[in-house]
Amino acid sequence: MEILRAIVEDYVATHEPVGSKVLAARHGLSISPATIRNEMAALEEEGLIIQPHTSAGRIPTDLGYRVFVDRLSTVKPLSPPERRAIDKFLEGAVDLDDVVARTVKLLAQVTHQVAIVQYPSLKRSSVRHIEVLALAPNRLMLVLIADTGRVEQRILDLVTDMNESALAEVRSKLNGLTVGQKLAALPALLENFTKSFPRETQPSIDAIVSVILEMAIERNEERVVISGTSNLARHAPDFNESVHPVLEALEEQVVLLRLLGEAVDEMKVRIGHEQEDKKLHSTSVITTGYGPTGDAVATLGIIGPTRMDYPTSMSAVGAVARYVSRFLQEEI
Amino acid sequence: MEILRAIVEDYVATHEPVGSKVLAARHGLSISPATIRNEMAALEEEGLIIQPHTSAGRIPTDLGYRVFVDRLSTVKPLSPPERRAIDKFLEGAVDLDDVVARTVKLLAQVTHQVAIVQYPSLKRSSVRHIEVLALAPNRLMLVLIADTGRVEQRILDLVTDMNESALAEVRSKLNGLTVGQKLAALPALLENFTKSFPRETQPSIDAIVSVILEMAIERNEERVVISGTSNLARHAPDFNESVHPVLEALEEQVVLLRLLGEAVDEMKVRIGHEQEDKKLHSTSVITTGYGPTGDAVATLGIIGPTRMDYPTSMSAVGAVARYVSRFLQEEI
DNA sequence: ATTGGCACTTCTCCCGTGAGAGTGCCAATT
DNA sequence: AATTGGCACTCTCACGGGAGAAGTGCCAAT
Repeated sequence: MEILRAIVEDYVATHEPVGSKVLAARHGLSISPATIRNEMAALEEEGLIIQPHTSAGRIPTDLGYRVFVDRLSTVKPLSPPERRAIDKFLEGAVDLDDVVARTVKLLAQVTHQVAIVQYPSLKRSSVRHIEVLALAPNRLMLVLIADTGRVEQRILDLVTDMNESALAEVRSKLNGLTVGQKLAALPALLENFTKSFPRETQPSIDAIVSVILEMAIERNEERVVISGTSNLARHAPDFNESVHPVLEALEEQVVLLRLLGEAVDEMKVRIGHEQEDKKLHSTSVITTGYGPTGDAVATLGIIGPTRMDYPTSMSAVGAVARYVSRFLQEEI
Repeated sequence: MEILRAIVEDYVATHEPVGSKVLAARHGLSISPATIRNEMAALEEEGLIIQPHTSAGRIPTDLGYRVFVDRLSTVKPLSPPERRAIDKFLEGAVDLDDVVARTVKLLAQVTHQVAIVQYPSLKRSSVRHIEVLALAPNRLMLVLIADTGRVEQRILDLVTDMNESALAEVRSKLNGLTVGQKLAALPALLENFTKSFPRETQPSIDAIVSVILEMAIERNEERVVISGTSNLARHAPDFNESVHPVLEALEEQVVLLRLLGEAVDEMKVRIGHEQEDKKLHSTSVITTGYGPTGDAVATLGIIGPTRMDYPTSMSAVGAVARYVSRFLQEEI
C-alpha cells in the first residue's frame, strides 16, 4: 500500500511511468528496488497498476486511484494564500449570477482544472417573493424570487386587459399563498387558485399560473456554468489528444447535469471508467453539494485527467463549496 | 486572381498545400500547370501565398485570405434545410437568457466553429420599466427591464425602513422619469431625483438611485456567451496544437469583448495577424451586429482557423444575426 | 503569353540499429 | 519468509540513411 501511494504520488507529479529505481530513490523508502519490483508484481496482479509496455514503469489504473483516494490519501489543507484568494474572489459579488460566475472562475483557477457549477436549484429552494407587474394593460411581467437569490422572470401577453386593482389582488393572494413555501409545492398550492377569481378574469389568471409553474418547475435545474476548459489542453500532449471528446461532452448540458447529479452533501469522486459517459473515460470528476442553508441545493465540481492530484483538488473543491455556501447565506 | 481564388478554395477544402498540377485538374481551368506556376510565383511575390517548404504546394497568407474575402468571394446563400434549422432553433425561447443561449448554440452548430454572442447591451437600449419592491421593510429588490428584454435585478439592504406608500411614490416617480429613455441618459435624469423627497428618506433614495445607476451603467456590456469550443479541436492536428492559447484567450471576457468590439451593423472579418491578440494569430474572427430595433445593440460572431470557409461562414453569421434580430423584435 | 520538359530541392516514410530503461527471475543473504 | 544484488531479456525511442514522391523554377519552343 505504501508503494501504491508512492507510485500514485510520483506519477501525478511527473506524468511519467514510474520505475522501481526512481521510486526507491525519490521517496526515501528503506527498501531496495528489487523488493519494490516484487511488490509491484503483486499490485499488478490485483489490477491496481499496469505497465504500458514491458520495459516501462508502472502507472496506476482507475482502480489504483480509487484505492488511493479511498484509503491512502490524506487531506491536504489549503495554504493561507489560497484561502485568502478564495475569500477575495467572492467578496464584491453583486447578485447570484455574479456569485456563480465568480465561483466557477475561482474553482478553475485554484484547481487548474475544468470547473463546473450548477445554479442553486429552484426545486429545493423556496419562494421569497412573486411579483406581477404590468408593462402594458395586456402585457405582464412575472418575477419569481427564490430564497437562494435566484430570479426568474418571464413576459406574458394577455388576451384581455387587466386593471391594476385586479392585478394587486392577484399579487397579494399569490404571495400570501406561496411565500416561504418550497417551489416543488407550487403546483399543489396553485391548483385551485384560479377559481377564487371572477369568471371573466379566469383565462388571464390561468395564464399567469401556468407561467409561474413553468418558471418554478420546468427550467429548474438546467443551468450549469463551466470555466477553465483551457486547462484541459495544458495537461501534457498525451491528454491533449483526447481533449476533443471531452470538450464535446462538456458542451452538452445533459452530460454536465448527469455529472453533477443529485445535490448531496458529501464529496463524490468518480474516476475514469467509473463514469458512464465514454467520452469522459480518461477523466475524473470531483463533485460536492453546496447551498445557503447548509444542506445542498446544488452541486459544483471539477473535471480533470484521471492522473490529477486528488488530495489537493478535493480539499480545494470542498473549500470553495464551503465558502460559497457561507457567502450565499450572508449576502444574498 | 482566378488562381488565388482556386488556391484558397482548394486549400480550405483539403487543408493541404495545393500544387500546380492538382489545381489545374480540380478546377477545370483551361491553362496548363506551367502557366499556373508562373502566376503563383507572381502571387508569392505580392505576399498573397507562401510555400511552407520548397517542394510543397502553396497556401494562402493572411493577406491572401484578405484579398479573397474582399474581392473574390461570392456570398453563398444558405440551403433551405439550414434556414429551417435556424428558424426551429429559436422558436420556443422563453426569455432573453434563453434566446442568447440558443443563438450561440445555433451559431456554433451551423458554422462548426466557436460561436460568441454578446448580450444586448443596456447602454444603447432604453428603459421599459423599473420595479421597486419590498422583500422586507428594510430590504428592497430593484428590477430594471430594458426594451431588449434584458433584465437586471439587485437586492438592496436599507439602513432605515421604508413604508409601502413611500415606496409607491418612488416607484411611480422613477418610472415616470425614466421609461422610454436611453439607459445612457439615466445618470443625468436621476441626478436630482433624491431632492424631491423628504429629508428623512433621502439616504434610502440615494441608495436606490446608486444601485439603479450601477445596474444601468457599470455591468452593462460585460456579458458574453460562448459555445462550440470543441469545434476547435476538430480542425485537424495542425490546428490542434495551437488550441491551448486560443482556449486561454477565449476564457478572458476582456478579450472576447475586444473581439466583438463596438456593435456596428456591417459584417467585420479579421484574419490571423490582423488581430491584436497574439494568441489568436492563427484564427480569424467574423462578427456582425444585431439588435431588435434594426440597428445594432450587440455583436455576435464566430472564431475559427484562418483557413475557414469564409463565404459560407459569413452568410451563416449574417443569417443568424438577422433571425435573432427579428426574433427579438417580435417576441420579447 | 503559354506550354512541355527536365533537373533540383525538400519532405515524408520506412527501416534498421543501438542505447536506455525497466522488468522478471534466480540465487544468495538476513 | 522477506529482502537483496545480479543478470539476461524485452520493449521503446531517437537517430540516421535511403528511396520515393511532390512540386518547383527555369529554359527553350510554340
